[in-house]
Amino acid sequence: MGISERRERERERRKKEIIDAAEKIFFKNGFENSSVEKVAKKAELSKATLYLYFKSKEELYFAVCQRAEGKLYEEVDKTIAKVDGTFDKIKAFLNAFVEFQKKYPDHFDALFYLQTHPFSFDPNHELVIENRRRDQKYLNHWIELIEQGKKEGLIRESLNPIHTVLLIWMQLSGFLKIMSVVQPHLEKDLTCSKDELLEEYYNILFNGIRKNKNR
Amino acid sequence: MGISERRERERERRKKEIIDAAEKIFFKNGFENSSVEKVAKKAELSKATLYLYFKSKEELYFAVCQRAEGKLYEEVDKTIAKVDGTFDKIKAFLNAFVEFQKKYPDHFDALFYLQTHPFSFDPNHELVIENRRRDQKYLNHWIELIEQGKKEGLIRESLNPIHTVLLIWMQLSGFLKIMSVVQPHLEKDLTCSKDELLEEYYNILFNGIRKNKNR
DNA sequence: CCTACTTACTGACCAATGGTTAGTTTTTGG
DNA sequence: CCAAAAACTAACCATTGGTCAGTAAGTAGG
Repeated sequence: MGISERRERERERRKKEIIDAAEKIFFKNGFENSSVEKVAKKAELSKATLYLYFKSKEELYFAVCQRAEGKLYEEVDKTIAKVDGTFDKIKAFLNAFVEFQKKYPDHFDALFYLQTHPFSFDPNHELVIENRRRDQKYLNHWIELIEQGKKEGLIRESLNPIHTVLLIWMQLSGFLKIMSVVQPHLEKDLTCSKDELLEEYYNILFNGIRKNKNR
Repeated sequence: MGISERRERERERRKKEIIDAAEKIFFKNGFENSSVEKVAKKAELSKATLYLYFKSKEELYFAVCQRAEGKLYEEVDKTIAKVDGTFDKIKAFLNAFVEFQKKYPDHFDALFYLQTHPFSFDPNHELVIENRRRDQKYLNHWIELIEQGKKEGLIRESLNPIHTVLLIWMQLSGFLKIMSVVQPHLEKDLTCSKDELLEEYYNILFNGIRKNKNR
């Protein structure tokens, strides 16, 4: 049956078009200040039609975020590939994260919003499972990197790779997000730039995980 | 004029009653899922009356958060007071932060929400100015502590006290918030507890800022 | 006690929201 | 050509943040 396949393709295309529209609306106004109606207008559909493709505003948002996360991973991979050496790769990972926020602040904010707001998703939902699998895959990738660093004697033995990776992810996300909000005020009142803070962050972190070569 | 003073007192009392009601509603449902109408109901007033005391939902939320921040600072002061020694005081500061979230998760969430959502407040508003002054006071307090640590040879010379304090605050906030959201999933899928992660955090941080005593 | 004024308060309203439903139009398969 | 199915929508619903005209209860001066 070629027809039902074509229908399925068209349905996917429509879905993609809706996500395209949703991206623009959500990225511009954030989740709370975006309306399904506006997304529908942008997609040149009625609101009711959107609800045939996504069963809630939250689910639509999730789809947008999933795409954004793909972009993040892509960015990270690209940056990592340019670099050799375990420690440099870890540094590149942090850099990629920072650069991602700089290049796509809206994507970053969307991901952070999703992360810090306990949306009530069905944990068995197709998209949620797929997302979890992808996250797990990336996490393992990073854990191996830390393990490698330990083997090479670059990183303190006492560190647990999983803990370390999770920690860096949460820390850095929080730092970047809060920084993006307070940056203007910080630069004015405390003459303290983001780059200076980032440098201090790197300093402390790398000093904290690096093995002290009996120095 | 005793009468106008009494009126002023009554007005302040009413305002406090409204904040009391708002606390309950906001803490239970968060900012977005709370309605001014519900707060009004809880305060046994009409919605229109609330708007005589607070000119927007955001301003009302800010008042609630300001009170929560007072509670946080109180908690921190109390914990610090019990401890001697610069390094132990810094540890106690982190502990107090962690304990605050554990004891008052709703207060913590409210403060984090305020911090990470760029509400458009009038920077000249009475409450905003008062808040800024208080924050500044506390910041200076912590900066002095770090300076002291440097003088005593406990903390690396190269660290900038302002940067370090701001960094710890942003890092830790982000970590605690994200942790609170992902905790259930983390414990189930990665058998990784909050306390373990916290320990790793302390490890890395203190290793990162402590002076290496030519070891 | 009476009148003019201020203050505290409210019901009714507005436009916009997320979500639903009943129904219409278009496409498909026989 | 026709019936079933799929895509789509207008109209509706309850709730939202915020406003406004108007009421009721003091207060001040005479």
